[in-house]
Amino acid sequence: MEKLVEIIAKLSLEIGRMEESAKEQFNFNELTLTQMNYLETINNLHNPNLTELAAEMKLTKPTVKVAIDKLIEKDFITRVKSDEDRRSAHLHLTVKGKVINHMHDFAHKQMAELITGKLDQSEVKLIEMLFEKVFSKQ
Amino acid sequence: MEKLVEIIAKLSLEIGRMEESAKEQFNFNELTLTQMNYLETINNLHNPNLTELAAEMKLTKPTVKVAIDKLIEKDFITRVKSDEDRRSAHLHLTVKGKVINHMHDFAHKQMAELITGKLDQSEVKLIEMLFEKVFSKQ
DNA sequence: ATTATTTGTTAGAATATACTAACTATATTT
DNA sequence: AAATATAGTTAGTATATTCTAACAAATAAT
Repeated sequence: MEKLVEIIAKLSLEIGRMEESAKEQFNFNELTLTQMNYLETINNLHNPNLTELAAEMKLTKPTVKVAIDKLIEKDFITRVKSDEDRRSAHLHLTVKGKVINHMHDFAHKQMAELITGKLDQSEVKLIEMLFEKVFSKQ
Repeated sequence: MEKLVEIIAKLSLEIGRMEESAKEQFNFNELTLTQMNYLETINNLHNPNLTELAAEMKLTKPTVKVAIDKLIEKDFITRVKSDEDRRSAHLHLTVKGKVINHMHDFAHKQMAELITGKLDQSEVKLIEMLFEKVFSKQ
């Protein structure tokens, strides 16, 4: 168990570093850490409305409104009016905003390459099988 | 390779979620995302001086100075005067500041528990061996 | 010894991030 | 139909985050 925790710590640190370097690669310097966090959360929630986003981030609606307006201004997200509820709108990432996903993909690919570079095919297969079991339902 | 990348993405997402929930557990609400980032970076650099910290974070020294002063005020870090260079001081996390490490540990332990809950002992051993190989030098 | 460089600081200003209070428009409940 | 609740907005304010410019003190280079 000790050893496993240590491995996860290393894995986490390494992926974190790769995400950092990917961020530089993708020239996301236009955004602050907080703004990046908004994009991440919108992405994770799959097009939330303002109320849902504020709840998830534990911020007030006016706070989120202001932040969102700036990100719309900068063309990272758009507001899409809801059909069910005419008061509401859903937040979508634009093509530009979706680049955060490419950024993640880039980091994950780098990590995958570190693994395939150190292990042979059968060992990689083994890792895949083991983690499929870890992530399986029930 | 495709499958491996997917697994790393899931792993990364899951660890991220656990870090998030750990953050709530540890009541780090006193700090902003940016301030948390300062603590993380100081921790990673092992007691940098102001110049090193500013360089790493790609911010100006006055910016970092202001941020550091607030974190010292709140008792998350301390300044320790350098012996080699009397102009300089090194930044250390206080006991309070070091809680970010417990936070990481907590998240990593949770992930380890997810794994040990889904796999039997021999499979866990296998994962440990495989990742030791991945993280081995050359 | 003088000059140049480096470390950290102060002051002042612009923008970002967050809040409360008060409001409009639409939906839901009674 | 009237009252209540919900989604989003606006205005005003406080604090956080960042910058440039200018400086003192210590160190390094000439």
